Amino acid sequence: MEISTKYDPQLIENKWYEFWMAHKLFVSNPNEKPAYTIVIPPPNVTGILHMGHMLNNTIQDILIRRARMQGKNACWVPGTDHASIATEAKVVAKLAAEGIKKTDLTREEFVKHAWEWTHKHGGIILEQLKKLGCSCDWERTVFTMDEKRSQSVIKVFCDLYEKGKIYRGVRMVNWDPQALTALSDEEVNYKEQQGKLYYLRYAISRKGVEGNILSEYATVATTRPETIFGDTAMCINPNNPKTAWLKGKKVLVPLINREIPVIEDNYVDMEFGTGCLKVTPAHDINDYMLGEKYSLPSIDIFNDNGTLNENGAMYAGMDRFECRKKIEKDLEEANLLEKVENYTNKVGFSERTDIPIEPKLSMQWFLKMGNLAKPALENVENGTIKFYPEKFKNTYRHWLSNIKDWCISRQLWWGHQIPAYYLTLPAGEKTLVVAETKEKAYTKALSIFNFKFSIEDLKQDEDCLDTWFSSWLWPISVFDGINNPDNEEINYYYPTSDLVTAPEIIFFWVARMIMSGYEYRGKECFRNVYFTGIVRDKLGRKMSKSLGNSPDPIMLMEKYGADGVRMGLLLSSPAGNDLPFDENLCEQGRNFCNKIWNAFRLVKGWGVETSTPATAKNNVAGEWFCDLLANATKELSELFSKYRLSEALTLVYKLFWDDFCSWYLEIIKPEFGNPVDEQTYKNTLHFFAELLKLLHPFMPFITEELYQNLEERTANETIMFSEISNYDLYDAKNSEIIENFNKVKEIVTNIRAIRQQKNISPKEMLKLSVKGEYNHKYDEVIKKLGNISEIKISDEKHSNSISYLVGTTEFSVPVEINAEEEIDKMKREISYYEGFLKSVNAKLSNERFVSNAKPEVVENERKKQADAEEKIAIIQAQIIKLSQN
RNA sequence: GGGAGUUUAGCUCAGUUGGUUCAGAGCAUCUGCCUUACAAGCAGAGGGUCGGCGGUUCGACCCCGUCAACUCCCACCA
Repeated sequence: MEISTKYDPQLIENKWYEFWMAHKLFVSNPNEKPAYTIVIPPPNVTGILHMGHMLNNTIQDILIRRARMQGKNACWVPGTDHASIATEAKVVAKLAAEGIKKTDLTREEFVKHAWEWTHKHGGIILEQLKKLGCSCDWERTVFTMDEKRSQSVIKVFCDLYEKGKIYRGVRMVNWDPQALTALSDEEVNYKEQQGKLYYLRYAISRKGVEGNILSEYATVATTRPETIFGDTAMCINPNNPKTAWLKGKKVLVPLINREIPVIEDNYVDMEFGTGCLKVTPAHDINDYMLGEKYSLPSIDIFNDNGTLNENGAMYAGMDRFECRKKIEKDLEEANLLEKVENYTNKVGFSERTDIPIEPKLSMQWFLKMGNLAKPALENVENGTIKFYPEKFKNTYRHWLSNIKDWCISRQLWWGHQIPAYYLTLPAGEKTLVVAETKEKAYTKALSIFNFKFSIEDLKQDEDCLDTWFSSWLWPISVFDGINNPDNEEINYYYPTSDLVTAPEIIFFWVARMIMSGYEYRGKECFRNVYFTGIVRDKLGRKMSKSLGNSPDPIMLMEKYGADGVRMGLLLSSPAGNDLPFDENLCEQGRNFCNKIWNAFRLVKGWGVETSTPATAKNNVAGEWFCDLLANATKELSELFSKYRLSEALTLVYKLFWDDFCSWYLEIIKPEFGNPVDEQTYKNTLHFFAELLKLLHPFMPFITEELYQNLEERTANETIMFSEISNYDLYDAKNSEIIENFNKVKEIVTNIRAIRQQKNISPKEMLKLSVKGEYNHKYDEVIKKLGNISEIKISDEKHSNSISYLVGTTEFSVPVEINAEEEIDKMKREISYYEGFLKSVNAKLSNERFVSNAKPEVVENERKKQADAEEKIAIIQAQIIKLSQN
């Protein structure tokens, strides 16, 4: 059979994915085995795959495949998130392109459009994950807005409301004037902006005097002159002598001459600006707090879309930024603008729409976090839930110990509508009832109020819940554990095992899931959290659409194969470290696939000779690799248990490429056309299969392909369920075999180096003489790999030869040499060893070292001393020999 | 402003409770090879005062202090 010298992933990836699906190999159901569960961080339902997803899901797949091969009942639950703001924004944009404004539609019509959009684009990302090889149990695919998940969300809202943990209140929120929604603090990005600092003149109010008389005034520095219409006080620091004269006075708001009081508070920085602060409680968070403290009125001057309202006097209807320009001019004309300075400050931008947010007073729903935070903090602190890397515990602790209530309402239509129903009482005041459905709310209302009203009189709250208010239930809700708290699935799969996610959402999502886990299950929702790094480009920039620096994952997979890309991502991404993505890494992955492929071609190309026994050479190779494999398998387990996946992959990479291919296969490889003995062949197939198993979690496709072709398999057989051998008890660290073989490697490498150095072709046979302790067991191995015709034990040193030491054994290869050069080289070696010896001697002659250091350390130093002395003696003898000739 | 973290070879990173035969790996670089598994390859080689300074110690990449640079998170002085 002719097999291509190049591995072609296109030919096999789909085939095996279909095989896995057809045999339902990803499907998990509760059984007697231990459960190993991962819930996917649900991607945006209409999103498409980016490099972050690639990394994140590769890691999850590695963990889940590994668990599966360890005999656990592995269950990876996939799903998507409705992502209310992002999706609603996309739908609004799509409608706008068709000339439809959101405001022209009813809520029902809009939501219908949103569902259509979701069905059209939804789930593309899940299909893309299949290309990556993700072994999710697709039959379990869920959506944060499907029926069960929606019910869960509503149920939890009602429950928390009943418990008194959810309340409504007027608060300063971050308002997005474009998306027309409130944002949580976490959704606001502060950016440095080149702005201006305006110095405005506030005239001192004098009773009975009409007009704007500027004989006496106080100057205020502000970056936002358009907000003066919302001013309800001027504030000075009581300790500031410069502004003390303003105490108790009243000043006039420029242009409109409204009278406001001068108040005093330490909050005001005496050094900044003029020492006078304008207080606009409706539009600045700090001013708001001052307003609360001094019971100042609050004047809202903006409409929801960022234009000024009727309080903006002559500027009503104008956009906030236009108004700023206009007002600057008008103030200037009115001689109310003292000066304008350039000023850089930080402005909050909406994460979603990227426009400056507007602090705004608004009625919102909040969830009290205090009690929820408690177990969440404790159980991460005490290690019930572990973070990898651990440093994120600090971040987590800091946030949870300073936690603020969670604003859970969003002014959107796409999402879970808040199940609060308003009812106007006969007296005209409004009240509300919270219940899972309108019908239940009606029943509830009837039981509370005794006047006549119909179900139509109940008006549901217009707001939606924050998207995270559904995803915080994810580890429970995917198993329907909210609606049905004692079902078999939740009892079996919960707590889940590992969560793999980005550190960016540690607060949004991870912390809140932990809270809901304790609130609704009384248990941790997962045991380990693996934080991935952020995928960046070569220049260290975050990958983003606007920069266009993000490669298309699908194209990458077409170019390098899914396995190659998976490996590329893994190779340089230790947990929590940012990953500077470089296509070269995928290339390295692809090359590795090719290496595996060709090793397979080699082995499968051999004829097998059943009548002859294995040669001693092949036996020692087999014995060595057997130990090595056991050792590596064990080490791999340790790395996995510490979630050091990148290192785990590197370990297997080297094991396969260097040890298996470059050493083992080279030793046992028969002459061209010759067969291999049966025992060696069997051993080799076994090693190969074991290596494929170790690699399978990382590179699922090529390993399945080769595993299937290595030997006859039954129809349902798959590498996915082949068990990784357990070598946990094996102690290869003390393996003499490995130690001896390392010497063999060194002996061979030196021979090769001599060839290179002396320009001797690898084809030319050389002789090797040995002086000192030497094990003949590996003669044939050395002969083959070093192309040595004869190994002879000899005390005689050939005059024309290059020697080297392995340990304290002296090897020499007869070649034409330049004696002077060799002597120089040896002298350099001696001086190195002498330097070494000097430091060892210094230690040993140091009284305090000998008495203070641990005995084994001292013993070790003595050994080093003896070793170095012996080496020096040997080399000196060589030099003498050489110079005599 | 508060907090956390990082600084080891050209690049990306290891370095487990302080002991110079542990200063390492992969990639990149250089040299020689198209040797019938693989040039997406083989063989070999070079490369680092472990950010600076000081301290503890018999001994410091490792512990302490300090300075510097960078990163992230939180807060947000108008």
